[in-house]
Amino acid sequence: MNTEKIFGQVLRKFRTLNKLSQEKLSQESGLDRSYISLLERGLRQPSLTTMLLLSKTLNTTAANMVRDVEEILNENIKNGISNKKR
Amino acid sequence: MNTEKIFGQVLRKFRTLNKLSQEKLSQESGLDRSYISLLERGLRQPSLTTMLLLSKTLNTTAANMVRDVEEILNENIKNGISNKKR
DNA sequence: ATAATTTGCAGACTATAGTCTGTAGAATCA
DNA sequence: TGATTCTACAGACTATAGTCTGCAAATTAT
Repeated sequence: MNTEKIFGQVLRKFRTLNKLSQEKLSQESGLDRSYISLLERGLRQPSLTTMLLLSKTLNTTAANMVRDVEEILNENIKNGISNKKR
Repeated sequence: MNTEKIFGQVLRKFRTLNKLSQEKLSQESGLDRSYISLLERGLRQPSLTTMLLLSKTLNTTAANMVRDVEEILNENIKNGISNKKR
């Protein structure tokens, strides 16, 4: 399980929690919809400013999202998960 | 004061706190030394994985670094600082 | 003072972040 | 079941993250 995939699932979690479609999120954050899709599928990793933009419209902070990512990373290390298929 | 500059000063703060030269930091994090320099001077912004690499050798977390950045951003907004010269 | 370490900076390069447009399939709802 | 909304995905593109080399200036130590 790499960083991209983990960030993707964290992003999707926050987006669905806010009941936003990828389209809405892209409009309100100013990022491209296809790019949001790439992020959620773990095919891209975000820059710092991208996380700041996303967190703003997702009613959280970039630090919170990163903390979630690091928590999952640490759990995976602890449980020896290197590349979970799904 | 843009995000790049703020991250640069946060990075430098953590590096000096750890008494590391840019060279040492680059070696231990696996990033290029000239790139560390660009980051500290606010001429580049990092990706998520770059922050994860840096935070590891700086004995902190990426979430902590991002939180510092967001704190300074919010202070600047509160105090109406848009582009501090130095 | 001078030697050694550290940092700034430039140029040229490769890899990847992020955009734009469009289409097909899945999910949701009437 | 047909219309609507949402998401996956592809291709081609531009902008910028990150590397590599090398040198000059600044800092620090001796």
